[in-house]
Amino acid sequence: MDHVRGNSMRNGHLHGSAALQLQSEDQEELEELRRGPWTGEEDFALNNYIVHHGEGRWNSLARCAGLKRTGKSCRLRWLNYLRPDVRRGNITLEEQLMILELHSRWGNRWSKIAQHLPGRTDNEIKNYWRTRVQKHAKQLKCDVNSKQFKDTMRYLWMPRLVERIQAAANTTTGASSSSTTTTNNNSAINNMGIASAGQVVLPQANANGNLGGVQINPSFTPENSSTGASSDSFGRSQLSPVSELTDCYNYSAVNQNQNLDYLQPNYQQLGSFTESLISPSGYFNQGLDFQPMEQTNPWLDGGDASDNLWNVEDIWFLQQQFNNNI
DNA sequence: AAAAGGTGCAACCGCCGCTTT
DNA sequence: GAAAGCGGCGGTTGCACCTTT
Repeated sequence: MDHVRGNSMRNGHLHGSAALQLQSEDQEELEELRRGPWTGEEDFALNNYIVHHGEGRWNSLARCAGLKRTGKSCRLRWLNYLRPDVRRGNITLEEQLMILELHSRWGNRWSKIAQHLPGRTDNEIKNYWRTRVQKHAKQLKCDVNSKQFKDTMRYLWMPRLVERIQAAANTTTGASSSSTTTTNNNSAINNMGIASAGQVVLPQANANGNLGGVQINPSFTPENSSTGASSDSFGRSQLSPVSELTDCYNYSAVNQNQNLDYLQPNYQQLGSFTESLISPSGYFNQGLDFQPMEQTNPWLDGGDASDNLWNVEDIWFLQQQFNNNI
């Protein structure tokens, strides 16, 4: 019955008393609409309907499923919660790295970023950014969109994530004697996290450097193809690490059917990139001396993967850097 | 033990662009 | 071509839970 009335109400060309009556009914229906947290019964009804009828027009779906919810609300509930392939739980290190990298490229394009993190929703990524990343910016007393903070992400946070991913991979391979023989300790990085459950899964390159029809072009990046090297807020110039990182991804799609936005990792370069990040002669020693901090507070301090990337001395050090550059 | 403050997350809101009528 | 409907997106809010005082 509701859907019949709903169809009538969508007729916007009625006049006179009939229109007034429908407006009144419309108001009643609006008032009947449920809001707030979903109940188990509602979840069941929505899930059951979609299982049998598939997704469709959400407004009519809501009515046909007997839900007193807006179509938008149903869509959101399905996409962010009920969908069978939706993944919940902690954002992995690999996913964090991916989010930072993609956000540095696209900004707050959450849905676009989410497309590259299977099972993660734009809402979840947005929440992660707002709660975790912006919290760190707040700790540093700088704007999350400021160049200083972006440089901090590039030069400290992301390399640290890479290092921790690598350390975790080494621990895993070391602990598992039955695992496949691995000659490259960076295998987890090279594969962008295929070593354990719940991580970013990207296509692997074959021996010829092909990624499912996409030819790897080690030298091409958006950075080196358009803009030149620039100095960062730490006063260093050239060879931006983010370029090194983004060198790990290839945008050059030979096949025109390829989605050009899709990040294609160049695993060989990613491996060498991570090598340089943790090497004593590697990135951290190129113009910035992080040794004192590392001696007293090793990067790998264990604990929760998401929040221990920073500590008091990091923040103090970074604030000094920021002050020197103001 | 209780109050206050902080955090994380689910859900809503408003805008925009595309499609349908 | 105009108006209405609809879906998608990013921003924001409300609340439950956790931690600190």
